[in-house]
Amino acid sequence: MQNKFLTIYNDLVRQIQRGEYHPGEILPSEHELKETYETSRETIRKALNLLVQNGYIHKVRGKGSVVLDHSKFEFPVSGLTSFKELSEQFGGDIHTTVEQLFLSEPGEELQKALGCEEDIRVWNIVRSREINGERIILDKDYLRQDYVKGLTKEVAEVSIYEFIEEELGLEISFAKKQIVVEEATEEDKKYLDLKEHTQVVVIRSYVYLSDATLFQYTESRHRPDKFQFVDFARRVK
Amino acid sequence: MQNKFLTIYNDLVRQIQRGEYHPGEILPSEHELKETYETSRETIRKALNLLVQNGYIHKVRGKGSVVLDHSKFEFPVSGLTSFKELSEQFGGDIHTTVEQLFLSEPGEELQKALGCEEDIRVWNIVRSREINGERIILDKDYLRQDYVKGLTKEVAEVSIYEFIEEELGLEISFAKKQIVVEEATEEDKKYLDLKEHTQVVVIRSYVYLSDATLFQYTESRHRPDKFQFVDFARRVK
DNA sequence: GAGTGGTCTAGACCACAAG
DNA sequence: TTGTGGTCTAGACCACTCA
Repeated sequence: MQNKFLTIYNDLVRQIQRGEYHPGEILPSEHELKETYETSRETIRKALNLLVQNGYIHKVRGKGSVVLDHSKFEFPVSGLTSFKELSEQFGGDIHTTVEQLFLSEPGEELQKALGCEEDIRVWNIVRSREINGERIILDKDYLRQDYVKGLTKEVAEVSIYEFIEEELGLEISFAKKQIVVEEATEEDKKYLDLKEHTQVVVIRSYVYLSDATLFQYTESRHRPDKFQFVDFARRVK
Repeated sequence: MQNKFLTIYNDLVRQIQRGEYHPGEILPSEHELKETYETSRETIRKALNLLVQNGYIHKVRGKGSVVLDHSKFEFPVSGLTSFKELSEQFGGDIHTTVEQLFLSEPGEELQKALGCEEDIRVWNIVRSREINGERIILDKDYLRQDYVKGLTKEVAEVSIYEFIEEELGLEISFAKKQIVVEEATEEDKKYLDLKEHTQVVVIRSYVYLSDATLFQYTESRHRPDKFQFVDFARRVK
């Protein structure tokens, strides 16, 4: 059994997605929902706050909770979305190839990116991602080996994040990301089906554990025509 | 007098920034804080949740609230950054040219994007942004005229957002954004110094007022080599 | 076992919107 | 005036961490 407020949140999301509430309509009031779900108002409010955070509704004092048009953004990619989560939403025909996997000493740039000393070993992982028969994403990961031990090709083929969280028991907490467009490298051309494209979209991520230590640096290199990023921004008065 | 939980939040932020709590240290427990601030635990929790959201602390069940190194995240916040805010951070030599400004009936696509009827008039604004002598951004704005009246070339040259919020008293609340890469159009080639580039990075924004009405649709078209987007993402378990 | 944060309850008063 | 969401309270029980 889940949390009550999560159950209510999921129920309301399902109803909105099914079209039982249309964009512009008002949800039942918190008092009504409280009766419907036989719970307290604060619990309803917790569920509604989740809907707000994820862009499903907008609350207006004195009026109610307005349903937003969420359909325009079917691929919510904000957050720490890993390729595995992304591919589950995608639902297409997907395959990962581990092109490289080895340990090395960090060069000067990598020491800086990872904020570590040179006596630490670093995993180098290069993976290409094939979607519907085309290799369109190249993921280059660098992980501190003192945190992540025992990485294998089999793990890299499935999900490194899952391995880190479930096998190693480390908790990934937050990430800084930068998105830019760059010229494709020889490596991009080698491992991706770039067709006529000469540039790639690069997402650089710095990933932190829950104790705020930086343990991973990643470059996710996308063929530009298949790249999409979605963001939901709230005004911070 | 502010909200209680906001007052507590601001107080704790100040203490962390002054170094009264160092990264890695544990904040006083929620029970202790409750006594200190003479309030209820839920109110303390609201303040602490704000600290979590803004990257100041990380909570661990059974242990407490760990203070994070916030100085690592002193980069421009994503959010609703307008060109004006962006240019103030940039600090370069900047100039805006209003290429077009007129009222029209919304075509079919625009009616869909703005979710409005065809009997409403829509402002069409096209502005090019010159930074250090190169025109690298083309902003195409579409605003519902029933909300925004009296737009002039002078306003468009400075800041439409400022005009909307300060002159018209409307409150901009949130925006949904989509970022993709597309082929440059004839219009892009006409108004931008694209040099050898054949593609542009397109940021599509749907901007809402605080009563959740969609009143603006914008395409911000960037020359790819000068584009950058920064994001801070928290794990949503 | 003691202390921590996570969830939940059943109230209360307030500010704001609309008829 | 009525109904809405925003804030706040004083409890309660639970899951988890650590000694």
